[in-house]
Amino acid sequence: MADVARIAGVSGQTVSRVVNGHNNVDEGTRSRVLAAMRSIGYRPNNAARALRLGRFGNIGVIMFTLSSFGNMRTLDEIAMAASDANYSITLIPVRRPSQTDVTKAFARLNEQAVDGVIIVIETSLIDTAEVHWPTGLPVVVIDAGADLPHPIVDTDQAEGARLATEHLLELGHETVWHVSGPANSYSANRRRQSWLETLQRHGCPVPPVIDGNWSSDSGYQAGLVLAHRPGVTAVFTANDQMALGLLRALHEQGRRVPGEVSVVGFDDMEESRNFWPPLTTVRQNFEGVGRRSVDMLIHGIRTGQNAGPLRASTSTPENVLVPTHLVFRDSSAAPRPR
Amino acid sequence: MADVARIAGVSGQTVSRVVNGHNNVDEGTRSRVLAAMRSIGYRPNNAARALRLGRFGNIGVIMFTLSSFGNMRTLDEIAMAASDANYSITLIPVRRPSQTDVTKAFARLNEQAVDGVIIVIETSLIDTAEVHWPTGLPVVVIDAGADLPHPIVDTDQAEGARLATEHLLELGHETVWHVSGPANSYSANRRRQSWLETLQRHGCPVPPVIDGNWSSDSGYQAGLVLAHRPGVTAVFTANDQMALGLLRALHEQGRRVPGEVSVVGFDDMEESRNFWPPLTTVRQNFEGVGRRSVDMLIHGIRTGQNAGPLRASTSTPENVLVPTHLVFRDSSAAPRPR
DNA sequence: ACCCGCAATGTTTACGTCAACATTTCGGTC
DNA sequence: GACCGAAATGTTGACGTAAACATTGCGGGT
Repeated sequence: MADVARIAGVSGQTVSRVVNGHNNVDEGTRSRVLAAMRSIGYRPNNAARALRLGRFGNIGVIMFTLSSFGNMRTLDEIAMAASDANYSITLIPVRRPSQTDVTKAFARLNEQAVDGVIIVIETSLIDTAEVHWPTGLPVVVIDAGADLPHPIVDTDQAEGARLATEHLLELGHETVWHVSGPANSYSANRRRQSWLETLQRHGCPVPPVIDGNWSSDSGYQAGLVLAHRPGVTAVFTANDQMALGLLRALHEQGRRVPGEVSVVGFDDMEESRNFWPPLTTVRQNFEGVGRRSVDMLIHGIRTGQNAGPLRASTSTPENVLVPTHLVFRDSSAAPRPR
Repeated sequence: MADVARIAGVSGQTVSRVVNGHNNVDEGTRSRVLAAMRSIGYRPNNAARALRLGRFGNIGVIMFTLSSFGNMRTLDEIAMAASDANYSITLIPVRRPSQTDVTKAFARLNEQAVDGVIIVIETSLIDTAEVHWPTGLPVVVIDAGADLPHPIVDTDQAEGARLATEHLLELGHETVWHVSGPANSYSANRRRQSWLETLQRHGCPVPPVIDGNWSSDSGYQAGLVLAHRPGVTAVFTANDQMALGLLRALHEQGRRVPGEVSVVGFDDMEESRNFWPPLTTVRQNFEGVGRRSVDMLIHGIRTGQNAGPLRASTSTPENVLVPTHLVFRDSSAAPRPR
């Protein structure tokens, strides 16, 4: 900056004013400064700026590897929303859902230049005893149960699972089978529980849960189990990827979908409408989740929430549930006479 | 830090030594300092550190929205590799593939606290005249043509397309149809060109290209076009998502796969093996691409490559092509007698 | 002619950290 | 007991920026 100032024949402060777009700079001076900047390829030093301003304009995101469709969409929307608010995103990946990896990620987070944090990992893996929660930073959690001293933004998992289950029941099925997500996932548990409650509320028999792990492979395995099980006419899978695998298994075993078995997924990934058959599914509003979480975090940053060391947020965090809706497609098209 | 020093009864420098794990600190002092740090929830100020050290430990990644499977996998691996090398990742999203959005992203990049940059967008969209390339920063480009003054890391697109095409020809098909990616994509063009050259080399007729845009929807549209076209017995789609849509269209139109039509994709996304039928495809080594690009970038950072303002790298950049291989599955299982 | 007020610009200083150098402490050696 | 060397710790200053305050210059009102 000093070089720029010298070349343009002004003080450093004036350069600073030009860089930051202050308007009380003479037009001639401004262009002289801009020319000087270009001539030496000046880049403002963000570290010095952050040091001076006391903020980084940066949000940290802790997230599992992006292999899951939902995580990816969420990250994408967070990045967009943050970018719109003039924040950048620092991604802190967690390789495996192990306690040590999560602990490591939090440690790394603590030495990052971030103004706030969005956490998108299964909170069941966060051993509060072991993990160093970032101190003095606002935090927003996505996809989590309650009882955290931080605001939570999440899809309304329970509503979605209910919509899926009731949709299948309304088609006339006796009951609905469920292929669940992994046991350590909050959203998987929430969907499973809501499916179960919905069946009970409608007085339907509750079949055993088939355990999956989000992957299409696990859906395929579940499909092999269910294909020849008597009475399996409707299956709700906890995400679309498992539905894909399930569909393959059913095709392979010669079961017609939706003729003999109706299938409903969860997520509405872009591909779902081109599954064979196109998949009825619960559409998550990823954009809504991403945007709301960034909004809440930035609000926390602005109001200095959680800014003091070790002081929990004073008021109960206001949590947000983002609604879902059912997208009806061929995989559950054939009504069954009751 | 001053507070910690006061509480622990030491100087700030000693606190710094403890924080940075220097070993010439008395054990008792160290624990006293650590206790003081915990007691007030001290976080080192990364901005000040970066200012002092002259580096940020941070890599910027410019990338289109993550909706494409390949981008997501690449980002994931970049994040992992960077994390292993003790760098964090700042994600700069580009909403749409428009010149203005790209220009904006580069502008944003220029005010980021990054030591280097990895660019993962279609370089055809980078209007060199308009965009401000980051000055004085090492840059690595993924998925690009040549003639950039930066190292390039990429999947060997040509080899992959050749493998796919030759595989289909070896099955006895007269020729191979192609559903391509969008025209502004380097990798799409590379794959299309290699498909064409392979057909020519084998003396096969070259059918017209069906234009797609990576999305499964465009694959579906292509499938509707191809389903009843005479002579269509083998299709190579430029990615797996389009193959999914193509499969749906073929099923819908009553064409058997692989009985009547063989299909091969590109990417090998995790779901491909659970398509119906499971998809023969070209597996990209995303981990390799991510890791190599981060390696090269960090090397550039260490050696101060491109560090001077406006000075292009002196030597020709060493580009890297990461090999692919064909994953054989049912969608191209049925050999056709020649 | 004088003064006021405002716009443009300059000067000073502090942000938090760590390298470099300076100082202290202490066990061991002759 | 004087001295040495190494380990532990302290002191100083600089990194690049922008807020706060200071100064300059100039047009317009009286």
